[in-house]
Amino acid sequence: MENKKENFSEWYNEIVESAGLIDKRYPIKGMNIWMPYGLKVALNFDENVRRLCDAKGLNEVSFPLLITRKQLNVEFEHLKGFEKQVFWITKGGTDKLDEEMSLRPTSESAMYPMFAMWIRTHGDLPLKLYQLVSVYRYETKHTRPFLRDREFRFFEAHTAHRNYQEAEAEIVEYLDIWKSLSDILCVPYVLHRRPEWDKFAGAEYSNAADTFLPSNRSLQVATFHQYGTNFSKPYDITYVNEAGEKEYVHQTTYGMSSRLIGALVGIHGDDKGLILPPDLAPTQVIIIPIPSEKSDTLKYSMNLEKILSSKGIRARVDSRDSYTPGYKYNDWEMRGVPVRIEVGEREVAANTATIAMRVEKGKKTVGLKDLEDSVRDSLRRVKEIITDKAVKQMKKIIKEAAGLNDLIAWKGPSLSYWCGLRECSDHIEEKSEKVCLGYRIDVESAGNCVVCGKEGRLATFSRTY
RNA sequence: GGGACCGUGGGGUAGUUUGGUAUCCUACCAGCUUGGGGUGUUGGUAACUUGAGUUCAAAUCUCAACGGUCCCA
Repeated sequence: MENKKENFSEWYNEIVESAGLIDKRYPIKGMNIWMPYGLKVALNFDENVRRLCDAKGLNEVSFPLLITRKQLNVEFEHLKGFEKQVFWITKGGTDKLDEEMSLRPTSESAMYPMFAMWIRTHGDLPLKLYQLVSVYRYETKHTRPFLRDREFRFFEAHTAHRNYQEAEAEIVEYLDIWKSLSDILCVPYVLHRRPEWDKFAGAEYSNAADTFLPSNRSLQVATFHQYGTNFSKPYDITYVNEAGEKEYVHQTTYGMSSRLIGALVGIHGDDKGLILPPDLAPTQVIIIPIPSEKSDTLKYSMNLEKILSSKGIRARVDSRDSYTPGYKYNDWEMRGVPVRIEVGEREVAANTATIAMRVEKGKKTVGLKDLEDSVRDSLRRVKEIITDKAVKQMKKIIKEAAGLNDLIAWKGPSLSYWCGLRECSDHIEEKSEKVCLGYRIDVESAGNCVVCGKEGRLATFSRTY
């Protein structure tokens, strides 16, 4: 396998395929096949998303994939943000379509004409919906599995509220959900307020969670947008308030994508392969029977699987006959299974199981009555260890730069004071190839802009994916 | 948008300069062997991106298309 530290890009390309997440040989650029193992990781994540969203009163919906030109063309700046990356359907069978249809790049223009029909009075608000669907963007630059695809899995929540304050409160709720998800992913992040010119097209403001890969580039993993009435005006989404007056709704959105899978791979993996967070691993515990003439290790393994499964732990026996135990250890390490149990004649004779973790050397042998507790403890430990490692790694990557020279010298992300002016961040971009991710919104700060010296706040500058 | 490099079994490659039987590893299939960290062995399946051109003869040379990777704006 490629060395992660020396050649992250090649290591990444190799691991996504060899770990069984995807097959990228499909003949369309930027469109890959989700293999069963990779899809299961994504579906486990989706399950958590649904659980957390439902608990916050968001309701799942599913809108059609196609959006008419008329829907998309509602004329305001939102369109401009996407016009160069939309896939268009121009023919039906052999006939040219009267009205061309696009593959959704995101669903504002699909949903909001419907919102206008559904929302009548203040009693219809808040309207809180989300969907988990595939979206399409015609990328012309080079694509990368998960990080930049032409088709990717997308979560989008869309809400409508009576006023700005209630919309703001929703964004706080989003953050709760995101915190829980980042805990499940074991992916650390920092929150930014995107600069004016980089906010989502049509948004009043955009907040984003960014993480950092070992390539020293940042990766946007979640976005939280305040739309105000910027969309409700062109789409005419109004309600009648308590006083009988017509008002525009205030809207928010929350977006995440299968980039998160890329983040998992890039952040946790090592030269042996993937390391999956226990909450998302399709198989949390792989049980390897070591063939023996003295005892039926396979039968014993099956029994362990049964015990653990009955406790809600995703355990599986690798009963493949044509591979040696050593091969299987490596194979499942490549796939990132957090915990392994070995069953040989010694374990069978003594009624024990030998447990090994993906992230630490050493094994321990426990009696069957301690099996569940030990496995749970190991899963917890794996989660702790990879989270700690990821947090430390991120802290190491982001360097505070007191002056412009520092900022330029370090190729990775820098933290500096910035006045908010585009001229200053453009200057930085020119000298360092790093773009401004925006002000940090998770820390209070005040200091002098690293370029012009005027009053500013802490901002992150980084090369991005 | 501009430039560079590259397309050989499923994956990774040698061969291309100097045109002539396509190499090795891995994977896969069958068998025996082995099994507590990628067993060993025998046999087998399987490839020159596409099209046109030059030539007795093209993976190799020429042109074009398509695909991929990287760099620069």
